[in-house]
Amino acid sequence: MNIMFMGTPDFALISLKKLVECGYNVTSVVCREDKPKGRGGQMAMPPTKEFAIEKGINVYQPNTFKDGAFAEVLEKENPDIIIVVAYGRILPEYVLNYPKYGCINLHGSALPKYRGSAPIQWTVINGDDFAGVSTMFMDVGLDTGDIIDVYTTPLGENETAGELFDRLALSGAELLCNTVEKIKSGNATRTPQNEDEATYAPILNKEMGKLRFDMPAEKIRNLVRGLNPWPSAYVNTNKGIMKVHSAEVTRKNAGVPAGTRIPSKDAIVIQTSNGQISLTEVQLQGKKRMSAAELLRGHDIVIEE
RNA sequence: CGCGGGGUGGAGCAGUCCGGUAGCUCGUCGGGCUCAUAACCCGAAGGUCGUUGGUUCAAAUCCGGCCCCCGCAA
Repeated sequence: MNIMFMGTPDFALISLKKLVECGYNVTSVVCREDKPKGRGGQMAMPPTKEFAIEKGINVYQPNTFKDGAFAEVLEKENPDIIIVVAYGRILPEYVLNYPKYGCINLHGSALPKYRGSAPIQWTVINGDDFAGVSTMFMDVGLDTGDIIDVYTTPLGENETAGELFDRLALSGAELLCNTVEKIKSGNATRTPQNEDEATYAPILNKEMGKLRFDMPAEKIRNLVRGLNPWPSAYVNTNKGIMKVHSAEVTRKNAGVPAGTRIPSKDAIVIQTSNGQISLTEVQLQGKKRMSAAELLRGHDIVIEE
């Protein structure tokens, strides 16, 4: 079974590696274009491309599918199945319909919950009890295909999106191998998604990370860990933008308006609409990440706006 | 050559523009005080100021090279 693998970031790399390690015949890798990366702005290859080159697997980086030029690649590689993991682009019908076993996708949630580009982060932002990964047969909709396998796992009390990401990348890779094995042996099942239970996990942007204190402390805490490590929660201060890497909830209510700073030398504590939130690990622009206690020794921080 | 901030006792910072005795908030150690606090008071140890060359009577500070850390943008 010839496999074409489509995927770009580290999350995809874990699955790609697993497939190769398990002996599946991955004959081509498709990923996004090289991008300038880091401070110098140097061009860098996606992780999947690096791995593919190392393994001598053909790499394709089309900048569009709309012109139909990718059809030639499909002819040449002749994949029996296309496996898509965090590729970062919508596939048109002529690609979806090409492989005889179809196109399957690994998604970072228990579908039909959290269709879209940021399922893992939204799982944490919403403070869910469970996270999950799913495999499905792709169709023209956005994460609307028939489900093959689902794996769920409890979300850790203090787990960040980044930590969950790493965990689900591994669980997802395993689930994916199981699914591929089922397809290979003709035992894969198709379960249509229940539209009534579908929710959408839109892409994250920076503005979402701006903390407001007129909401319950627990929601703020979930936002902080859900946006960690990217795009990160933040507040504006007299010393510039300050990222908030972690925060804790205290049950106390001081009888002061939401947004009031509570004196403390161990953390930056703020009254919310319900309870107090303690910003414990922070990072001022241009500085290293450090505990709030350390930061407060050298800075008088005033939260603005 | 994408834009920018930074490297100063164990931690976080000021001092650098305008060269002239190493400062602040903590921590540590010793002592005192307190029903109590974001506790407080007294004392002590601890630094070749990232590195390297230069200018100067004199460099953390001015000039050049190098190393390292970080924010933005992508």
